[in-house]
Amino acid sequence: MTINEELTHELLAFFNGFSSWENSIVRSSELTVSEAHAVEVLGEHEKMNMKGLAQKLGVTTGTTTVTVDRLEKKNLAYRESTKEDRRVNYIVLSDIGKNVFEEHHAYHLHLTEQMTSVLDDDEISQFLNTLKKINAETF
Amino acid sequence: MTINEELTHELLAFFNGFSSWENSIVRSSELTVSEAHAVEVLGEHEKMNMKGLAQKLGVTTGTTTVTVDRLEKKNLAYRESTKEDRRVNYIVLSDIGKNVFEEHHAYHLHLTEQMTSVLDDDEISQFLNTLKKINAETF
DNA sequence: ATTGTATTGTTTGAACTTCAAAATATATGA
DNA sequence: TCATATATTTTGAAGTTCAAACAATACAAT
Repeated sequence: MTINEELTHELLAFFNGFSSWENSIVRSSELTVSEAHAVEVLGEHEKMNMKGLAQKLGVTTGTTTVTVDRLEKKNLAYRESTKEDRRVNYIVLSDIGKNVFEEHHAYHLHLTEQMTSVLDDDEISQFLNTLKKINAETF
Repeated sequence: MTINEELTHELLAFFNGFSSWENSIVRSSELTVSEAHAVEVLGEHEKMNMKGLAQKLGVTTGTTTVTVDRLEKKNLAYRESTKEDRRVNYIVLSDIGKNVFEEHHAYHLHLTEQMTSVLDDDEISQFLNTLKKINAETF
C-alpha cells in the first residue's frame, strides 16, 4: 500500500465521519440539510448573489433558488436587489439567521476542539498549514 | 481569531471542496450519489450487513434498504443470506460493482495525488498521521 | 420449551433535494 | 437597435431521506 493509497483511505474515512457528524447535528436542529449548508455559507460571506452561493454549495442555481425560497419562508434570510445590476439578488442572513448560524458554528468549533484535543501544538499548526495549502491549490 | 477558529474555517472549506468534487465525479458517472457512496463503502469492506452499511453511510437502515435495492437492480451488488443469523443479509459487490468501485477509487487516488503534489514528504506523512489520530479518536 | 424482549431488515408515506431545460429579465458590445 | 451573454426563476421528473410501523428471527430467563 503506497502512502497515497493510505492517505486516500484516511481522507475518505475523515470525509465520511465529518459527513455523518454534520448530518446528525442538522437532524437535531430545525433546519433541513440544504438549508443548513446555505446558512453555513451565508454566515461566512455577508453578501452573496445566487450564482456565488450555488457555486459554494456545489449545486445549480435552480436548486439554490428553491433553498433560498425556503430560507425566506422561515425568515432566516432575505433577497436584496441591487441597483448596479438588476438581475442580481444578494442573499443576506436575517438576525434570526445569524443566530442560527452562530449556533451551528459553535457545534463546528466544538468538533474542532475535539479533534485538536488529541494533537499537540506542533501537530495542530502543521495540520492547519497543510489544510490551507490543499484548499488553496486543490479546491 | 484563535487557531481552533481558523482550523474550523479550513476544515469547512476542505469538506465543502471535497463534497463538490465528489458530487461532480458522481454526476458524470452512471451512479446516483447514494449509490456511489454505498459502492465506495462496500468496495472497502468485502461483506457488510445492512446495519453496518447504514452506520458507515450515516443513514437509517430503511434508507439503506432502498439504496441496496437499486444497486441490485443495476447488478452492482447482491444480498447474500447467512445461516448463522437468518435475519442478516450480507451485501456484496458483484464483479461489475467491483469494477465500478475500482474506477471510482482511481478518481479518489488521483485527487489525493493532486493534494500531495503541493506537499513535501514530511508534510505528507505528518498529514496522514494526524488524520489517522483524528479518525480513530473523533469519528 | 415458552415467553418476553431485543435485534435486523423491510415497507410506507411524506417531505426534501436535485438536476436539466426552458423561460424571464437585464446587461453589454457591435 | 440588435444579438448575445449573464443572472435568476420556474417546471417536471427522478432520487433521497426519515420516522414509524411491521415482520422475521435470535436470545435470555424462567
